[in-house]
Amino acid sequence: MEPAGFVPHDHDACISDALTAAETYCEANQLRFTPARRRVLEILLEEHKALGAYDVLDRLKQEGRGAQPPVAYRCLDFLVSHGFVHRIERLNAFIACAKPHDDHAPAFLICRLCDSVAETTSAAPKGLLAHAAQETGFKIEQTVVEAVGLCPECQTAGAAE
Amino acid sequence: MEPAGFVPHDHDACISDALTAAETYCEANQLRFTPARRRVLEILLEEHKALGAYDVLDRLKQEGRGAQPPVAYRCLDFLVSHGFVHRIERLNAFIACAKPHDDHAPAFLICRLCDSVAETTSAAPKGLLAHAAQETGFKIEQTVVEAVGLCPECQTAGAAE
DNA sequence: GTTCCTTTGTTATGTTGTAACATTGCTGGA
DNA sequence: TCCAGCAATGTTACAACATAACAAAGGAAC
Repeated sequence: MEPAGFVPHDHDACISDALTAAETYCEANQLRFTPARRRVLEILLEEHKALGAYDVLDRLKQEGRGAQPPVAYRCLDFLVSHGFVHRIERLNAFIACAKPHDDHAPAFLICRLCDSVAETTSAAPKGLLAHAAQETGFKIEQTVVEAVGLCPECQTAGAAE
Repeated sequence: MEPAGFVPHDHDACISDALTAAETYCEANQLRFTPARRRVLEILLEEHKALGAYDVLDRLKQEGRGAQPPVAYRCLDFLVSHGFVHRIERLNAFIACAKPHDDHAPAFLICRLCDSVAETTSAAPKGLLAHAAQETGFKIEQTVVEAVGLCPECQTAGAAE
């Protein structure tokens, strides 16, 4: 899989596709894709980068919605738990999933200078880690794989460390 | 490598070995293994589990040291940056390294019920992820690999969910 | 149309992390 | 020995991230 995020693409289409996919999935699974949830997903898709919960919250406030922290967190929790959005632990931030329901073990490439994030796929559920887990009887339910480093732009921009 | 953490071991020896190793490494590299830094490492080794920065801070306070948050964070930053301690992103917590300077890409198995953490090794720097990074020109400096699931005890204890 | 459950609104507070600056203390050179 | 410079520590204040708890509103099912 090619990592999304450092490559150009048709962004309007990517937004509407993702929204449609989410809508469809929710209908099929009796989940309520409410306006607030939809709007939060849209915001993340529009920005196309990792946003903190309070960044999302600020956007909601600008739009005149009542918006206390739990509003944003609840929407984000919903979106994360159904795979429309991923949480980036390293940044305490959230990003729209680049491949919703393309059943995957997501992994992220995080630039430590500009905080850009690209989504890709890891082999974590099958590799050394899974083997070690099996040996001790640990049951893996989810893996967090985040690589920190320098994106192409920041490598060239600042040859600086 | 066998994951440490869910297996019994000689804990006193493990503490003193780790302290000695840190001391030796610091001498060899002109780093100052000050009393505060040493004490924080000892605390993490004694507890032998992931502690939040404020848990460490509480321990320091009990011992009568002046202890505002930056004191704990500074020691932890030092220990993390030299590989004596790892940060567990998923828990916003810190744990003493089980294999200091056994040059490794650490990975962690985190129980979502009891928060126990076992350290093991991942293949992250060589697998799918590294390949994807190379394709886009992303330069990986560090990888965070954390598996969330159920430890052996919690699987048997609660057959629950 | 009433009951039940999910979602939303709101207040308040808890937890994690850092900026900024004063002070101390070590180290190396005149 | 003294003092210049840098590393480490002490302290205040605050910023950023997250959730508990409860009230109110909205939809679905009988």
